[in-house]
Amino acid sequence: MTSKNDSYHHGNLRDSLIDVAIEILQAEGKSGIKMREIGKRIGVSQSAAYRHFSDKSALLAAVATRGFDKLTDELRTVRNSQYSSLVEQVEQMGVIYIIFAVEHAAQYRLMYGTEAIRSDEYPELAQATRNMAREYFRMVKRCQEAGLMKGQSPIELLNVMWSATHGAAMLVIDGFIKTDDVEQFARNVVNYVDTGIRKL
Amino acid sequence: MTSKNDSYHHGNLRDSLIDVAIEILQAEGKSGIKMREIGKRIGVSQSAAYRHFSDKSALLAAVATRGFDKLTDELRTVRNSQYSSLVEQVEQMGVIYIIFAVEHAAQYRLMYGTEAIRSDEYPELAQATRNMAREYFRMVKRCQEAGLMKGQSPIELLNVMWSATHGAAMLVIDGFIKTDDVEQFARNVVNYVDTGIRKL
DNA sequence: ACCTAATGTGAACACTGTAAACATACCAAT
DNA sequence: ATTGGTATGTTTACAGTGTTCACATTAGGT
Repeated sequence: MTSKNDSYHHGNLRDSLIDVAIEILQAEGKSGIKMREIGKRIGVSQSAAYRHFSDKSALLAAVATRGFDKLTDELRTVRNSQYSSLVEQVEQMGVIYIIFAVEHAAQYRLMYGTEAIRSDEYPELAQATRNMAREYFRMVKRCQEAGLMKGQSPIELLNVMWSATHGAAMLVIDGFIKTDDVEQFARNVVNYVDTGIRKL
Repeated sequence: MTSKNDSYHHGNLRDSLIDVAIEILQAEGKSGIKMREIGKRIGVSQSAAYRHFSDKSALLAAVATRGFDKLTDELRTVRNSQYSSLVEQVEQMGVIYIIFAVEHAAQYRLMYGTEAIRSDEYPELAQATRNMAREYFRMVKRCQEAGLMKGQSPIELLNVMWSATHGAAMLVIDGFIKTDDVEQFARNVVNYVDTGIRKL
């Protein structure tokens, strides 16, 4: 990865910038991401990045976008894999969501760290976010249409599931909730919440 | 507030620093908090703050601590006010939690923004966090002891409620979930979750 | 082969956190 | 009341970081 001819032009700098930013993010957290450092690692000047991103924020937005895309992929695997029941599928989706967040803690935090980013300024990020939410949404909607769940609108139920999984993820990531078995914890939370929104 | 003799010594600088930081936080968000700006507003030099806080982080930790203390107070009001049923009390607590977060959005974000702060370095912050969680915890525990709720340990249930309310708060604060009636939204989320953890 | 736009460089600027040396005022002990 | 020590505040300066600007190099179409 991060292919580098030693020619004057890099060839694929934009992607490399994002790659390296993610690397640093996972290794050192957001505070480790510095324009100079990124440039140095790629072997390019500190200001080269500004040919591809107007801002550091714009670069971070791209990193967040990547994150949402990846998360969307992971959620999709649940929809495709035929789990036994719809309800099991929703729960599995919630579990996968939390596990993803914990395994990509710094990036996940960045994805939801809107203070620095402001998604309205970054349409691609907004789109990636919507795609992710939609994946989650479809799952809930299918359950509701199958008569398995309460509520008027599926959005209402989505919000409940999303809140619970996002909250659980954040609290674990930031050390407010400690657990040595994330999957078990996730399964537990998701199951309780699911019970709350399901018709019994 | 922020009493200021124009004598050389301020008299209550430490508290003033925190006050002003919170003011800025609410008006402009975290990025508006700058040591120079805080000093300027109080009428003191940029480095005066370093007599009271080792770091900018330490100041932010104090701001977060204040936040948790205030939130704890709000949660306590629920315990004292005699709501009709225990279950209604838990739900009310969740609603208040979310409303507090939304009304103090920037500060709430800071409270949970561990990346910058790292609570192990700030025992007072850690204590304030524990106090808040304990308030929440007691409520759930009382319900469980009254035979109203499922689960082995009340901690398990606390984590579910906490995850859901924290998640809901964050998603609203950061604009991922849009609603024009926060209280209604909060009540809805809390109710679903509560249903999930309750014996019916 | 040439021209233009895209891409990368180097130096410099502004902003911000922070340290160091110095100044002032409060307080306790005499 | 005097005085010395400590807490508190100031000034100056430095270092790190994002960003801009003028310039250099190259890719790619004509």
